[in-house]
Amino acid sequence: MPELPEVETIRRDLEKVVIGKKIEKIELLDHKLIRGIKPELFIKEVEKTIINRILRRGKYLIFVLSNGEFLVFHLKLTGQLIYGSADRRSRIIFHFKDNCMNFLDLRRFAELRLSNDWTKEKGIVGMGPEPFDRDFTLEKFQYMLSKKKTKIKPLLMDQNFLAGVGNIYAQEALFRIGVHPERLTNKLRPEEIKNLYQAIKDVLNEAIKYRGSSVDAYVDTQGRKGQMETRLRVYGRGGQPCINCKTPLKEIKLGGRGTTFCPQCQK
DNA sequence: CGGGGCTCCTGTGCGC
DNA sequence: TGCGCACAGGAGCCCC
Repeated sequence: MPELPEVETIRRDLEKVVIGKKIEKIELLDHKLIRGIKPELFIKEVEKTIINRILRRGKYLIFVLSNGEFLVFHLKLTGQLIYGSADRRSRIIFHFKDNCMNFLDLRRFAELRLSNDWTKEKGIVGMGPEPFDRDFTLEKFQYMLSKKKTKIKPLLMDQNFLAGVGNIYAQEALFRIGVHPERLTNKLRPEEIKNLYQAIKDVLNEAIKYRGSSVDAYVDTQGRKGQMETRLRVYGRGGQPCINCKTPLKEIKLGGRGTTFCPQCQK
């Protein structure tokens, strides 16, 4: 499941190899991943354009094209962008003069849109602040939380609240500060809010440093796994002993999503 | 506005 | 050993 760190890792890797390249030809092997535009038109619009920049917003990856349009990718659960080696599982192949980029997706939830203004796209309009933006201050986070009275863990995963955090890093951040995932936001103490603010940034930074977590299908643009998975303290460890106190980690459902925490350390 | 449930899709992993 | 089925999960959408 690519979250902010995984998408950012892909963005940085791709930036090194596709900026300035012309998309000579597109092989559209699975039409389903293209949303909101007829496949023929999509190909017509995008072929022969040059990739000028690659941006990220939350879990979205945005290619700035030379024709003024934008390719907007969301990898969802199992989307992958692999550079340079043709793959029989490819669903869309972007051919450059001397190489290619493959868009793969096992479960076909991923999507690719062509946009005139990526900031207006559904899912991006109304998105919460970027965790690493300068204007995402502790004061702002405190204010954002003061407007809510909901369980903290699902809220952290809400893209309209905060961009880029998903199921893995929401759980990890809460474990690090000893807060139960079902705690109500209006019951968080000022000290806990401060710790949470820092823990979110810390865990995302650490995950970027270790090139993401390869749970489910995530791999980088060369098909390599991330190194963050082994550093995760609660995610996917239900029933195993807590690394701090050895209490078996508990697994519950929150908003339909698996959630693991330590019943001893997280109150 | 918020929470619950459903939907998309397919490989995995369980029970028998 | 093999079959069949429930399940997971990001995010939009509908409903109450």
